[in-house]
Amino acid sequence: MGRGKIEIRRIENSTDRQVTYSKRKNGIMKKAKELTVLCDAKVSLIIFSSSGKMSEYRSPSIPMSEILDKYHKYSGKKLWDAKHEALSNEVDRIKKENDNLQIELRHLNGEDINSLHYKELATIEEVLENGLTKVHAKEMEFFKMLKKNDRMLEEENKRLNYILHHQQMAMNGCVREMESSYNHKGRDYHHSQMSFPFRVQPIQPNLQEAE
Amino acid sequence: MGRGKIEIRRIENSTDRQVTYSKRKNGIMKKAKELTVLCDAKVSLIIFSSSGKMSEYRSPSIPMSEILDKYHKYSGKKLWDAKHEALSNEVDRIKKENDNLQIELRHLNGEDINSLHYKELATIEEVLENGLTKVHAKEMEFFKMLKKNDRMLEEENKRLNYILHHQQMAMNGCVREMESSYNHKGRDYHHSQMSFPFRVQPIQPNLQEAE
DNA sequence: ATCTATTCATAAGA
DNA sequence: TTCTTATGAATAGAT
Repeated sequence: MGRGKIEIRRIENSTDRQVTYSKRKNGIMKKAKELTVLCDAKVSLIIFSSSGKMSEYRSPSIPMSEILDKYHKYSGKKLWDAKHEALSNEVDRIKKENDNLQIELRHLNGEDINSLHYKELATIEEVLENGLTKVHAKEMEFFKMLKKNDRMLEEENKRLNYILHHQQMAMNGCVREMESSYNHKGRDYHHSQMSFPFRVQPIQPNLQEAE
Repeated sequence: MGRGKIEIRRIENSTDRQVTYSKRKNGIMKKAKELTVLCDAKVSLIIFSSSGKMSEYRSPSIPMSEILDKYHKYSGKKLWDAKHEALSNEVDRIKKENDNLQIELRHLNGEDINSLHYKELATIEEVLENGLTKVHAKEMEFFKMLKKNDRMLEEENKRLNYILHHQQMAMNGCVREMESSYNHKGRDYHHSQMSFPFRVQPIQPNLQEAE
């Protein structure tokens, strides 16, 4: 298809070969585009020249990944390298482990135990009782801690009340004195009593963080 | 390049489209081969027809994986890594789920409960007690079944003993009769008594398979 | 499928 | 590379 016919064999002249490559590359790209449009086909065309330069045509709006997916399905060839397979296997493995854990959990919840042997039931019972014992022990600890804390707060309360009482007594005495000697100045008794700035920092140990 | 010029747009007639697809597919394949040979190029051509059928041309002695490697390098696109990443994410997801299950299990085993809040402890306790209740119920079922079976076996035993006893009585009477009338023939009393072929099939229901 | 009139692709030359 | 053009290849439409 040109000024002369050519044999289909490697073009030895490097320049000629490059020229022909360039022309034919364009030609085949065009063909690929036409095929895509005319026939509603999905085409992936990847060409590397002898010097290693890449050219690509891909039907619009189809990602390479999709082409590879389909290619994978059709050819049955594993393009997935070892990494992929390893990961895939790991997914399977963990999924299986997951299933086992779920079953174990269900058994501990008393579900799906109809098909179990007596020995298995006994094992589950033992685990449950053991767990319950430990949880109860922990709860008892909590309880004791709460009680202890309670006692401490109570004592602190008493102390504070005591101090408060004595302070008030002292204050009242003071105010009365002031009243009797400065009453003419119009100072308000109630105001004096109520505006006394008084704050107590309560003791509140954090129960959650206590070991 | 035919009897008439055609516009490069989707061929609406389905038959025409398929025919053209077939012809042009062969054409582009041929072009790909020629490019490979003439110009010493590496070509990968993958085509999916509108009906989804795949055709492929690949330059001889170049594996798809190599083409993809090169494609990967040149395009900088991560195809492959995208898949890899997806799998990787799934592994992570499942691992996390797994960890949660393991923690839950440990808690039910009464382990690692030091850092729990009181409410969480109470929840665990509830689950354990609930599980225990169900397991106990199941065990009780087993127990009842065993007991029932026991009773049945006992009664069967009684019946057999009764039959055995009467049979033996009858036999003894018979032997005595034989002794008195046929003693001269030298028949051995003991031999007669012991060689009576007697077997009882015991009742043994399969406890495991009972619902 | 096969045929064939046409159009298209391209080898060689510039 | 690009343009030109003679030539052979590809193929649209018919059979």
